Amino acid sequence: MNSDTRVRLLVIDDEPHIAELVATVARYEGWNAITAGTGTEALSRAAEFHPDIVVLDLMLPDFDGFTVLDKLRDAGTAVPVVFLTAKDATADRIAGLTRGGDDYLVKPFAVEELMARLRAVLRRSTGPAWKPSVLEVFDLSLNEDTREVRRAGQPATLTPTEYELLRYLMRRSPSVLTKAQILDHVWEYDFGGRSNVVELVVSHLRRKLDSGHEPLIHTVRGVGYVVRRVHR
Amino acid sequence: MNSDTRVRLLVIDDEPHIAELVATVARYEGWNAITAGTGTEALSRAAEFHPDIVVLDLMLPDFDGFTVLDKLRDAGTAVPVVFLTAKDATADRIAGLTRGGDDYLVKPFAVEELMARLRAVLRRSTGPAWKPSVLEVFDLSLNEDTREVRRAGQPATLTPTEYELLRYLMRRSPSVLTKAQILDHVWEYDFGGRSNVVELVVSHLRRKLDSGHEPLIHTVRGVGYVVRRVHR
DNA sequence: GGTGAGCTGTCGGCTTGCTGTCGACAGGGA
DNA sequence: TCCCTGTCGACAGCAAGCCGACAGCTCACC
Repeated sequence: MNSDTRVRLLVIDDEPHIAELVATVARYEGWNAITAGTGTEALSRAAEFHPDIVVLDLMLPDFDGFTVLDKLRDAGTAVPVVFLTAKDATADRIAGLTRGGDDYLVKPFAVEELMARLRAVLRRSTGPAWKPSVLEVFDLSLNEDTREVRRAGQPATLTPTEYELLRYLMRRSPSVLTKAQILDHVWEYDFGGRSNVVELVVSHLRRKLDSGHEPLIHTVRGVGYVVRRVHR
Repeated sequence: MNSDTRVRLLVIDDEPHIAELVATVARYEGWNAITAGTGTEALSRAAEFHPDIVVLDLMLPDFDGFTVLDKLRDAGTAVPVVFLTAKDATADRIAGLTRGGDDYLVKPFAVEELMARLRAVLRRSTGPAWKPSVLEVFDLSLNEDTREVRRAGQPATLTPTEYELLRYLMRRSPSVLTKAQILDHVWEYDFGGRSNVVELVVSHLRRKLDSGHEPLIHTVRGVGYVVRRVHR
């Protein structure tokens, strides 16, 4: 009965906003995502849903995330887990969480960052041979493991923000993305400044990647940006 | 039906965390790993799984590790075993047991250390002719058997931590690794300190290996470190 | 056992360079 | 043409990373 091949994701967070945010983005990627707001609910949903991967907030109203993890593991499942934790959380308790296939992220995070980690963990946990994941648009390539970005074979050095923004644009290429979408995915979800940061970073990317070549980063006036070949 | 060429690993430990930790890291390496929490379970799983190598905790709820080992041997299997033992355990009893390809490790261990031993044991036990395993990145080489590290032919003297950290970076080269990943693989799994140890050791490695040469150890600001050639 | 050497981890000051704001200017569209 | 949107240089604040100094610990050697 489980012929559905979509990735099954369970998001456990007591803040419905956050849980739904993550679930929505995952569904947009074609995943099958459900949410739970408490540890108890999480365990019962996990039991029948059999997720491929779990996003787990460490702060839950009933019992803490580690307990949930223990119970998940006790139930015999080896499902990989990506933890969410508050900024000031006792960092030492997190020690050791990235070991194995698991990973963690500090709130507030950027959704694209979370999705990237989920994909990475999944890639590791499913199957032995894992191939490097490389995004390509014409002669522009981005390797998600080595973070290497090349234009026509020439390596480019990008800052973290530039890298994230480019990855998001390439991943969604050839779709046009609004500045709001970009802001919401690449910046932390509580980022306040509604300035021209996006434009600024795009201009840096252009200088580093498009100058001297056929432009691949295009402005769609009044709408947003897109990475693709030709078209005007 | 056993056309799968992956290494088959059986991890026997009553602490699910530890067993899963080891299994997950092994799977990440492309191995086929299963776990068992008791001696009885271990024997039945071994009987049908036919592991190539076994990780065995000496402290089990039903009977002790030595008994498990005896029964494994009685069953006619010569499978190599790597023991796990608590800090204060009688190391000498183990010493006598590590005949043939066997080995042991004291808890808490660093995962990379365990993986290195498993690989070494495997290499020894499979066939007589075993070639030394040497990691190379440009003119930097690391011999996992002799622990010899050379830069441009010149031998370098590394401390144990420096060696482990370098090996992990080289093994995963050219991927970029976060400080958290490095900490979780190279340090013991219960290491609490979230300090700047990684940066410190990297700075030592740089002084010993990169000074006066084309740098191979690179900082990826906001992300982590990587060992590879060129790029900036 | 006692002693010393070397390794490991902490602290803190300094440096580097990334990020976001501002503002002047350019260019497209009606 | 004129306005509005987008471009991009300059700059300041600040976080990340680097590394010297030191202290505790382990372990080898006597």
